[in-house]
Amino acid sequence: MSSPASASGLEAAYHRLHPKIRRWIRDQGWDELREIQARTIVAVLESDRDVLIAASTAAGKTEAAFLPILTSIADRKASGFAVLYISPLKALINDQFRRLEELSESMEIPVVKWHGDAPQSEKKKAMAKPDGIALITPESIEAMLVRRPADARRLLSSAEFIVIDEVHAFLQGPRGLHVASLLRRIDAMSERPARRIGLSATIGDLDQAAAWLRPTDPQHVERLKAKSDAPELRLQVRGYIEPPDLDDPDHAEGGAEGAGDMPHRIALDYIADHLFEKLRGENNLVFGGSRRTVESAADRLRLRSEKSNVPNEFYPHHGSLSKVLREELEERLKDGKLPTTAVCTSTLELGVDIGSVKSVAQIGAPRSLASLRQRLGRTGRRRGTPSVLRIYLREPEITQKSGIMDRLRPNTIRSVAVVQLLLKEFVEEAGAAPEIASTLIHQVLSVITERGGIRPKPLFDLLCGPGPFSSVGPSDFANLLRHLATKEVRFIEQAPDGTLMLAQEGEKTVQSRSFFAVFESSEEWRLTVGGRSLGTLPITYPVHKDGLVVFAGQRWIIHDLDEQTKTLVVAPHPGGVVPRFEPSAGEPAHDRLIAEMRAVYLTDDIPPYLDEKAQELLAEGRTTFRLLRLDHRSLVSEDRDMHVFLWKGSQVTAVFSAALAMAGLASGVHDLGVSVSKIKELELRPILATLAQMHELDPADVADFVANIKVGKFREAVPDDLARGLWAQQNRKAILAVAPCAGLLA
DNA sequence: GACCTGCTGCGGTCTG
Repeated sequence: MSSPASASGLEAAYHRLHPKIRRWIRDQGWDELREIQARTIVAVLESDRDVLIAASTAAGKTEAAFLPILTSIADRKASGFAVLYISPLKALINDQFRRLEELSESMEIPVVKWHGDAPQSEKKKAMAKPDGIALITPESIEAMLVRRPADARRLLSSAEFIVIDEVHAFLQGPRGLHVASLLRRIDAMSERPARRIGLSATIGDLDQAAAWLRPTDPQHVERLKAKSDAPELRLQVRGYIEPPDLDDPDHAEGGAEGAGDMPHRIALDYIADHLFEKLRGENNLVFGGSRRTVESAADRLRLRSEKSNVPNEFYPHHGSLSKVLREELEERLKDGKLPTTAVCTSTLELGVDIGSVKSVAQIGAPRSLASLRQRLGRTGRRRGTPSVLRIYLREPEITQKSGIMDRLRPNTIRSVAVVQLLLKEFVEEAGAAPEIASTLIHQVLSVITERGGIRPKPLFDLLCGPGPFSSVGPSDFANLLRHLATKEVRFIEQAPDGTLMLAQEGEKTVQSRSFFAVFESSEEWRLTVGGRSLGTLPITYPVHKDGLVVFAGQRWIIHDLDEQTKTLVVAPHPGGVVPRFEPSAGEPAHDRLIAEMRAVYLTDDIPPYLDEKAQELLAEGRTTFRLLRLDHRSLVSEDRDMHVFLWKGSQVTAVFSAALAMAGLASGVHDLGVSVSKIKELELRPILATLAQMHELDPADVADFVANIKVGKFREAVPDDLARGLWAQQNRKAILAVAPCAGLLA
């Protein structure tokens, strides 16, 4: 293969492209192709392999894929879509449509947006004369298969390329299982399976992504990883102390009407002061971690603008806000005429186009390198400008009553550990999705509907071959089908000739509009003001007439509520409390992150990016670590509890806690290990010694002690033994780690 | 269990 890294390689790649595309490139004023684009062109046009492209957000991945693909399909005559582009977000489809529109028009290749909000007329047109490129969501593919199976075959089965954007978003979670299953089903209806082109952000494990992209032949996937072009990083970690006995670190600031008595200031007030001072005048993103923190911080920032008599430029952005409000803010960011800071959850993490921002701030210590990198990718995108990151920590004030978990300052230590790993360019691999059984049930219902009935054997072969459900064997599958046919579930029934068909409940489930997605959505209140929708609140949120609420960065009073339509009519009001959205816990931490935290405790160096307070917090954490002699001790008693320091990631820690439950001990988990209540060291040691002997620990036995083992949209239809069996398989390594871990402790 | 993501087809009304 040629080496396209050289100038002549770039040139050679360019000349492989269709003349009309070369012209389009000249018209764009590009002086040359990016290296990753040249390599992709060669890979797509000079082989028949699947291709995985891993590169940062602004590297031009879309063009890298589509320039050679359009070249390849330029003279195609067959009917049906030539290219399927699958995206996790409608907004991304709209962005890509704009980027591809002009290019494909010059090639006379049609492009159609195919998602729930796309115009019906365009879809109808494409249905009549399917050709070119379809930009589609997984759920719209599902809908097509279930509602119009004949059309689905006609439109999808002759595709030559399937491009999957944001592959990293599909490596984790049930939606990834869903897409992988849809890919299998599309292949099964095709005479010649389409080549798969995966586009991904920088990911930790390319082999894992290749296995997801082509489970039948991961070795054959060509992996193209862009050379790191990370800009200079300017970074600060700032520490803040919460007042003692604070029960709500996200409470709304004492409102405008409360003037006179100075409200008790909490950490978020000081953080807002700093954000207000540093971010005004530029575009920025502030990641709050939860919708509640986002609303509370946005509220504070707006009040500061009002008090200073300057126009507000801080606005909240999260999944409960109405689409209109969110799009207005995205547009304002992209437009760049007015300085704008979005205070957001993870909504602005994926690739929706908002232009480059001056800085990124994060409230709370990060837990995942993958997501921190993705966030950081939003800044420093213009050549020569640095990435700017500020991390704001909140730690409790230490009093007489404080426990050792507070004194160890784990948030501060974790922040330092995350930054160290960021500088080492570590990214964690994706964790396995526990929703296998639930998602398989979804696909069973879908295939039966698509085919108008199918026998068990071909159904098994279609769904459970190499791919998302390969861990389900023939007997597990038979058991699952039998369970779905019981009168408690009534999803399916079997005709005398063996054909599986939908039963009463299955019929009802598939008919519903909410069937197409494999994830759930809970019922919600809709907030409206003057007929305009602001967004939604969870139905569990207690509301009453004249109640006050902070939402969408402003304060409201509830004028009226309609139980039938689940609508709250609100009006502006100076008071308000921040609604609680969901209870909190946190995303899982990787083994390596926790190991790095231990390394931070063990060393003495003080990173220069810590402010004075954060340095103090780091020193406090290290002092506590040394006082407890945690460098060579793992069991620490406190009051009537025992802390067991495991120094492993969330998965191993959770499994260890289940193993303790098996031994009759209730324990709580945290970043550094587990805490067992009401036990003495003398009682705990023999139990750990017993666990240390259990080298043949039966995973299924441990599984019996795991709470909420059935997960996913169809968890209630999952048979017990299948749930336990799959859990045991997915946690095998962590279970094997229990005995050696216990051995070190005992 | 932090956060996020998605959605048919029909029948009705309105507009040019």
